[in-house]
Amino acid sequence: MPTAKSAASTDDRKDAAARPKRTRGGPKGLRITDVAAQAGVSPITVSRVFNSPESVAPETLERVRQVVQKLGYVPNRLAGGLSSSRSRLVAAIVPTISHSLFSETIQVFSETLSRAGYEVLLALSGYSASSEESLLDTVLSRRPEGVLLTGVAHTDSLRERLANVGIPVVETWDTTHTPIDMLVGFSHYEIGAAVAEHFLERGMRRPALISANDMRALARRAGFRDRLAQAGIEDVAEALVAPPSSVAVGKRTLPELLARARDTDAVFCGSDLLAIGALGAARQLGLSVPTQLAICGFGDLEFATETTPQLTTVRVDGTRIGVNAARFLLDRLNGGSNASDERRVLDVGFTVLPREST
Amino acid sequence: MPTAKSAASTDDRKDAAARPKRTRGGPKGLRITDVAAQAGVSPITVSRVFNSPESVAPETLERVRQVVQKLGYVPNRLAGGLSSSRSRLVAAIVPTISHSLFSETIQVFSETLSRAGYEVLLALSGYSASSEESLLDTVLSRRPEGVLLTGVAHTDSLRERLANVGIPVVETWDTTHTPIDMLVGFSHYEIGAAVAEHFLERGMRRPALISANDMRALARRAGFRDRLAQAGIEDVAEALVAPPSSVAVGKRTLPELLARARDTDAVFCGSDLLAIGALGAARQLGLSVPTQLAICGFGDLEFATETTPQLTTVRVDGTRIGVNAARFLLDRLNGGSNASDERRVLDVGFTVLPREST
DNA sequence: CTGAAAGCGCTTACAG
DNA sequence: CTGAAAGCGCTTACAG
Repeated sequence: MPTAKSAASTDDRKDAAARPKRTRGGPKGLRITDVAAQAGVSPITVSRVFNSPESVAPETLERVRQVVQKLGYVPNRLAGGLSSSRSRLVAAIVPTISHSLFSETIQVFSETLSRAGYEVLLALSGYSASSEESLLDTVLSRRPEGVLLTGVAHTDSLRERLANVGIPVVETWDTTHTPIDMLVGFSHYEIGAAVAEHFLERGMRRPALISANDMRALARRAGFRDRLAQAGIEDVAEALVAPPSSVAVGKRTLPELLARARDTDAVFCGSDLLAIGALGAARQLGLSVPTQLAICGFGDLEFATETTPQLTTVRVDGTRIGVNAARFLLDRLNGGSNASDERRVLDVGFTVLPREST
Repeated sequence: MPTAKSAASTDDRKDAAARPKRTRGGPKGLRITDVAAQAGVSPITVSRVFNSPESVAPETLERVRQVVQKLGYVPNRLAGGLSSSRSRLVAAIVPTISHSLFSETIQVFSETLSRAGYEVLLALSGYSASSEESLLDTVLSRRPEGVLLTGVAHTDSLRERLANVGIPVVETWDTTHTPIDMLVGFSHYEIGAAVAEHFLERGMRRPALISANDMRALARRAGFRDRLAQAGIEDVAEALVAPPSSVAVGKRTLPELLARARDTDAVFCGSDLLAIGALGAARQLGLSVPTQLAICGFGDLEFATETTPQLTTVRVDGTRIGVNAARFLLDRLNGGSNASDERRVLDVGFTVLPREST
């Protein structure tokens, strides 16, 4: 006797003989025609049950759904996507999701899209533009209906290819006057300037910088240096480190930097992890933070507020970026294509969270 | 004059007229036949250039590649996958990637698979088993060639469905004697027991617990309580909190717990974030850690070592899990299906990182 | 090393 | 509300 476990193979075995002979491979699983046959309808009707149930008679709907349930049928979206030109896939190209704020963005981006019936194809590019470009081809081969990109520094050939494909694109985590399509981000340059401002207001005269050398960190650096230059401070000691940044890197870089610039009274670090490392090093050097040496990070990791109240940081809302990036794409996907001229840009801003000398 | 930007539309416009009329949609982009025509070969040869270049004559290869480059052709993997029954997709079902160690696992899992020509379909399930099950159907509709699952607590119907599909499956981040297929993880029960052991060795007699109520946290709790029971400690104060856990939750839960169990001398927290919150609360209550109150977390977040040296924690290697999960799947995918009886299980273990009283 | 034919499992557009 | 026909863009299996 068939057990509950073999529900799919009780009385539909006879169909096997009725199937047209396949020239390729063995039986690969259930097809829409199997469901149609059992339910006594045409394949088109089964298709409608999944894609436009409101256009199917209630009894038919119910009957087909029962067969689907009983057989355990799962539609093949490779076939569906090919046929309809709707992959229901959205690609996200991000440098990394580990130890980073991007993971929050991807989390909510994915949640928002999945509620709307899309799935996310995740592509991790590291921090190189060339790698991003070759990833794009891989990703485009799945025919995604939209793409999330990190940053705004892309090769011309990537921009061009994306334009040719004609799908909605959101750039995130940065800002520019010439987005490819849509954008949800903030200005790294302004962040650098704001941190410089913050240091200046508190009377610091010898600010230094520990930064990764990726595009966005370099934009923050530029804002930082420009604002300082306006205040007449031209020589800013700096240490550029390769991503990914970490506590360890911050810890060993600060002493190096201070050796070169002994009178440093403030350091802007490219990330909270670097800042935490710098703080540890400062402690070992007997420097009190922020009194003798102010340290500012970037990212506002949750734990930092609790564990390192001496650090200033810059808060950025990765969640808001993810939600809005998803919404922008969905608006375009649902809204019809005549909206394609309506570029959308959202600046989510940032907040400098200062620490007062205790 | 056509500029460089319109390379794809210089001299291949004439083909448009030669195309068979489509009954559906407009021209959707380049097809393999467009490349074939330009290169003067059959579509099959173009297909081979992508899928088995070694079987194509060098000159043919070169010629086709130039046309591909010039036209900017990207193969349609929806079609390719449908035709070949190889989607080149692997699905990963994870509760969350934000603020979590899972993000590391997914990072390296994705990197490893992408080097082997696979892409990752990311599905976020939250912490509910029913949500995991419905996600599975969504994911299976893409016909992935393998699946990564988080944990070992799955519904029967999910296990059965996966068995029917017959693709390789790796369960991760936990362990069991009855894996669905393959497994890379460690024992949460043993971790709980080890932490209890750690507390007992240091003479703690009133250990308590702050834990999330998800399956894995509950397994740690069981190990913790069982080991304590062996030592004659039966009544263990505990506070169960809903995921996701956070610093804030830890901070407000500890005082609550201590109000109920005043003589508590040690707390095992379900995560480092909870532990950091508990540490903050202890500080506010004027309790010295670890002298008056020992606190143990879980996860060994990188910053914790630097910023909260008073905390004990349990280190788990999420990276190793990701790499090996990917390898297990790839071995099965490449190794042929007769290896399907060879179950593979890897226990990556864990380390309790104690803090001595300072 | 290369190709003509058939098929992968769906959906569109049309008709009723 | 339902269905027969044609097609989506590839690849398999066979032949040469």
